[in-house]
Amino acid sequence: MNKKKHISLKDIASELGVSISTVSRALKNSPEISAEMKEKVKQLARKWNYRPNPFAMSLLKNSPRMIGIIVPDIVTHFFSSIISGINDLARKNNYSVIISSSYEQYELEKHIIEDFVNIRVEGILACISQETTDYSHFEALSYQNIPLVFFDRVCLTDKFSCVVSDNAHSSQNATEHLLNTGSKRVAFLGGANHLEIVKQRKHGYLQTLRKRKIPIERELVFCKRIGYDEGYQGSLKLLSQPYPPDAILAMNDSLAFGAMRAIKELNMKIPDDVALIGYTDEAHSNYVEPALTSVTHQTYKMGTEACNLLLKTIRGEKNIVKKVIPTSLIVRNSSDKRPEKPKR
Amino acid sequence: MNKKKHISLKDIASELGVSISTVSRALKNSPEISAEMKEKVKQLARKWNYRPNPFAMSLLKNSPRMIGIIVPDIVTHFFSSIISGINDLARKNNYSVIISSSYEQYELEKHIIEDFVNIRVEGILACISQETTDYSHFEALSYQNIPLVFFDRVCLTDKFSCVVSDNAHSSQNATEHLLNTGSKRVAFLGGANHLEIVKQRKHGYLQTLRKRKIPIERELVFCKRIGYDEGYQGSLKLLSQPYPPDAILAMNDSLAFGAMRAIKELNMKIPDDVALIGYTDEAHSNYVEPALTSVTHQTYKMGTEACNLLLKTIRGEKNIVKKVIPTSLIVRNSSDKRPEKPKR
DNA sequence: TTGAAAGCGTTACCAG
DNA sequence: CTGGTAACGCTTTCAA
Repeated sequence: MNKKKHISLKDIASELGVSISTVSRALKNSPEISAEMKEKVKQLARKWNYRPNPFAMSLLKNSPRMIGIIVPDIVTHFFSSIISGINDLARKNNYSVIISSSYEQYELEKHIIEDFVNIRVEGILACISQETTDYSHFEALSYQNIPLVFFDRVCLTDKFSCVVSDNAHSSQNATEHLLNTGSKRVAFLGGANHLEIVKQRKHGYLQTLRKRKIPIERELVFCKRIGYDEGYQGSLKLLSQPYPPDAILAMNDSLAFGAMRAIKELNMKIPDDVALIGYTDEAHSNYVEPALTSVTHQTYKMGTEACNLLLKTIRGEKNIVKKVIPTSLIVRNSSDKRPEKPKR
Repeated sequence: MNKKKHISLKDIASELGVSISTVSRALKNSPEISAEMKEKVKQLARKWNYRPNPFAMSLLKNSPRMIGIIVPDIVTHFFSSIISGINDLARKNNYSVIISSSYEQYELEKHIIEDFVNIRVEGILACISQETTDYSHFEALSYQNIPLVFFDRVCLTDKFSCVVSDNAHSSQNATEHLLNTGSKRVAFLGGANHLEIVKQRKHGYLQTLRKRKIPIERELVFCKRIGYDEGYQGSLKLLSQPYPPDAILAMNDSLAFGAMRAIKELNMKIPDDVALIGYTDEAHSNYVEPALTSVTHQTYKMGTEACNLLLKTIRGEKNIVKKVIPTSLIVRNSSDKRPEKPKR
C-alpha cells in the first residue's frame, strides 16, 4: 500500500470485491450502476485519492491532450506573452503545453518538431526561425495528419492556418505618422528578407512612400537579420551615409533598442535629429528615454487565437484560415519632430 | 497504411512474418537475434519511420520523461531566462518540460500542482507565488514521493532541495556601494515580508547599516508586494516624506522600474537627488536612462542547476542540498553620486 | 535464435 | 445491474 505509487481501478475493485468494469462505470456515473455501488466506489476512490492513469488513457485513445509550441526564443517579451496566451487557453481546454525554443536555428527547429512528433503531441503551434528557408519538416506534418498552426512568422499558408498581425498596414501607418510629423527621409530597419513579416512590413513602408511620391532609395533600407546587434550596426551604417535618414522605422523590439543605442552613441537627438519608431511592448517602450513611439501587438490575443485555431483543427475542422490581429500605433516621444505638437 | 497514424511493432512483425518479440529485440540490438534478422527489421523500421509509442512506454515504466515547472509568471525576463536554462538541460536529458504560471495566485498554484500530479510528471520545479503562505500542497508531494526542487522563492528547505541566489550578500554589497559613493540615507524597496528572498535581502541591507553604525529607520523600508505599481507607489511614498531617502535599493526588476518612474515624475535627478539600484537583467538595465546599476542574477544558470538537482532527485538521490548562485553588482550610471567618479 | 503470453491501466462491447 | 474479455503498444519472462 505504501510502495505502490498510484492506485488503480484494480486496487479498488479487489478491495470492494467487485470487478474492474464495475468500478470504472461507477466512477463515470454510468446509469447502469446501482446508487449504493456508486457511492461505495466513489467513497473509496476519494479516500485512496484515486487518479486515472493518463498513460493508459493516452494509449487507448491516442490523445495525450498535449500540444507543442515552438518559438525562436522564449525570453523576448513578445514571445513569452504569446506563450502566456496559448498556455491559458490550452489549460482551460484541459490541454498541457510543451514549449521549446529554436534559438533561431533551423537544425534545432527540425529536431524539436521531430521530438514533438515522437512524443505524439496532438498538435503544434509554430513560429519559424529566421534561418528557416526550407519548410519540408513542416510539410511532413500534413502527411502525418498532425495539426499545425503558425503564428507571427508563417509559411505554407495554403496548407496551414495561421495568426498574424496586420503587418503591411502597421508599417504604412507608422511611416505615415513619421512623414506627417516632420520627418522627410524615413529609413526602414528590417530583418532577413525571406521572412513574410519582413516582406510585408517593408511593403507597407514602400507603399506609403510611393503614395506620397517620395523616391525610394535603396540606401535607406537595411535588412539583414532580426537582433539587437543588427539594429545597432544597421543604424550606424544608415546614419553615417553622406545623406543620412532623419527617421528610422525599426520593425522589431531588438532592432529598435539597437537603433536607439546607435543614435545615442552618435550624439544625435531623438526625435529632432532622428525620429524613431519601434515594434515593441508596452512596458519597455515606456522605460526608455525618450519613451518610444511604437507599434503594439496584441500578443496575448495572438496566443489565444492561435491556440483556438489549433484546437479547432484538432477537433477535425478542415478549413484553412488566416487570422489577422490588428496592431496599433502608440505615439510617445520618439517620433514627432514638430516644435508645436498637437495636444495628445 | 494511410489511415493509421503510427507504425507499431505489430505492423513490422506481420509484414516480416515474425513475432512482435523478435522485432522488439531486434530493434534493441539484443544479442540473441541473428544479424540478418536484425538487419531486416531495422531496415523496415527505418523505411516505415517507426517510433516507439511513448504512452505504451510510460504505462509500462510509469515514467513519462516529463517534468513540470511552475513560475509566478513567464513573461518577466528573470523567469523566462530561468525557464530557458531548465528547458535546455531537460532536453539534453531527454525530458520534456511543461510550464505553467501561477500568476502569483495561491489557488491557481495549488491547482497547477495537482494537475502536474495527475499528468504524472516525474518531478516538479517550483518558484512559489507571492500569495502563498501555506505550503501543504508542496508538502503533500513529499508523501507521494514526487521529486520537487524549488528555485529563487523557496520554502520547506528542510524537505526539498533548492537553488537560490546569494540574497543577503547581494544586498549588502549593493548597500555598501551606495554608501561608498555618496548616498547617506538608503531606502529599501521590497516585497511581501513572508518571502524568504525579501527577508534575506532586507537582512543584508540592515546588516550593512548596523555595521556602519547607521541608525535604522522604519520609514526607509517599504515592503508590500513585488510589482511595478508597488514600486511606483512605494517610491512616491518614500520620497514624499519630510526627510526622504537619497538612495533606493529596489529588490526586483519591476520594483526598480516602478521606482524609476516615480523619481522622474517627481522631477528628481538620478543619481544626484536619488541614487537607484535594481535587481534586473542586462538588457533592460542598459536601455533605460540613466543606465541602471543593478544586481545581476545568473538566471540561465539557476535554471540549469535547478534542473540538474531535480534530475538527480528523480534518479534517487536523497540528499537535500541548497545551491547558492552568486550574483554580481554591475555598476552603471544610476548609483554613484560623487562628482569625480573613479575610472570604470 | 525465435515465439507465446502475461502484464501495465483503462474503456467498451457482449454476456449474463 | 454486473462480470468477463479484448484491445491499445511495448517489454519481459518462460518455453521451445
